Amino acid sequence: MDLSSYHNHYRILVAVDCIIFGFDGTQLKALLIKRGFEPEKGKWSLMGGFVREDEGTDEAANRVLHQLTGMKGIYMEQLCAFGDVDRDPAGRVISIAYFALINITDYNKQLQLEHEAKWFPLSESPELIFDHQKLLLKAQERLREKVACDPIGFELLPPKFTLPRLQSLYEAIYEMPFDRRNFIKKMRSLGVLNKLNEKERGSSRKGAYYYEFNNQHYNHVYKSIKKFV
Amino acid sequence: MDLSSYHNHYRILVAVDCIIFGFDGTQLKALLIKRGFEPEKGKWSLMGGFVREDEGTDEAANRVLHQLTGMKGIYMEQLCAFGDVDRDPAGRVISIAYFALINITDYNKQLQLEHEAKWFPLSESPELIFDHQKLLLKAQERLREKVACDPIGFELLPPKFTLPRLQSLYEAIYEMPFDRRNFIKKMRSLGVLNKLNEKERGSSRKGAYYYEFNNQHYNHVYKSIKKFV
DNA sequence: TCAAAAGTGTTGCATATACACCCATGA
DNA sequence: TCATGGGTGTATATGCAACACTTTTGA
Repeated sequence: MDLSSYHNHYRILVAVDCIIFGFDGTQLKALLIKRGFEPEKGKWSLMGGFVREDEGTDEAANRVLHQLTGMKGIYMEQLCAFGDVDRDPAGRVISIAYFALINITDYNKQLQLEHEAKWFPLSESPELIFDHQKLLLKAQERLREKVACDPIGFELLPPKFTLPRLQSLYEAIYEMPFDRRNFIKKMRSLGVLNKLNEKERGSSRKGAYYYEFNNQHYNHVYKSIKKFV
Repeated sequence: MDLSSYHNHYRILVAVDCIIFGFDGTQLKALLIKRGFEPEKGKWSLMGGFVREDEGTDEAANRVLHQLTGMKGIYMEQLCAFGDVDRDPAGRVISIAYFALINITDYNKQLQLEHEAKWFPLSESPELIFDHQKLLLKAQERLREKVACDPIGFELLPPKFTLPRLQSLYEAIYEMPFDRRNFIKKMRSLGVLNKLNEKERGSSRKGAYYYEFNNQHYNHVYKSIKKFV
């Protein structure tokens, strides 16, 4: 292994920061933590950590997510790298941002307490350290783009969900109302819904059927090559 | 400046690698170099360089692009970060990939010689070092997505171009033929074409009018929020 | 006069949008 | 019985895809 041409170069701290999205049935939220170390200790922040010698950046992001939520096998995607010189006033740190979609009811409350983590509706997020506000906004934007092409919204729901819940989720993501009939029509055309023979009780008089997500017969037409003409 | 909580962490070499696209009138090409240092010296590679202490990653990418082409103010966009542990066998290096669109007739030939750079049609690219093939493919994919939503293809053309040339470009990007009439119709609807009172002579009997790109009245309807329903 | 590329419109089809009524149930 | 939310279909408009002939001019 020849490092001769490398070893004179400047090395940089590389962090991963996770934008963790959840949906409580009404609002789209992000999980933020109170930073436990200097600088900016005690301020609100995305969950992050430094990339270690023996792990890839994807692994690092998964580790960080696991540290906070106790969850594995979560939908996660790289957003992009943020590498401005002065983004962290305490030193040169490049951050690689990831966003994750989790079922909000499904994570470890104990870990949440330890990290002083809290779910914030996106419209009411507190002031964040460094450029984390920028990362959060960019993640939200990317989520919208992504959800328009791929059926990934389901990652934010429990395994069984109703159509009204599903619609609320999409309305929360896009911050706009959709027509019920058109929404369902489009959703069904994707071919990813399994209707169950069971109704949700309590939330309404009539009760809404449960569905589950099934990407076995996902209609890839929708995913297929975005072309110009 | 308190570095106390940072200084024990592992620091990593961060490189930027540029996927430089050009269009010669027929084919979409990428500018590749013969690597001038170990490891893998003499093999084909993307143009890259290490991020320095005093520069952001965007700046680094622009510097690297300038080193090879002599060009500034070029369209460039971050692709994503590649951070697998073993992507570079000679050491831990994280690469942040950028792609650039340049007017192929417009760069410094002298620098090209010094770097032993060569334009390769994407379908005939040589074996590349490390994971550079992956970066190149991903850049091509991203270019297609991007071109479908934003009028950035013009960055690959000279200031004056004809409609047939423009169509050839899009056909090269998507590797499929388009219908002339539909293509022009769509292109005009973007509102970014200025017809000039001058014809290109020589390439055909009839001659084709020159156009120039003008995003003053770009119809942002096309860019506007991709929503689900 | 002919060959080769440039330029231009219309029609059918598919998809998206807009919209209103009935159903089931618990209180 | 009524108030609340759940469920469904149709008619219109819009955008997309398919398609063929005329024009210009250099050889």
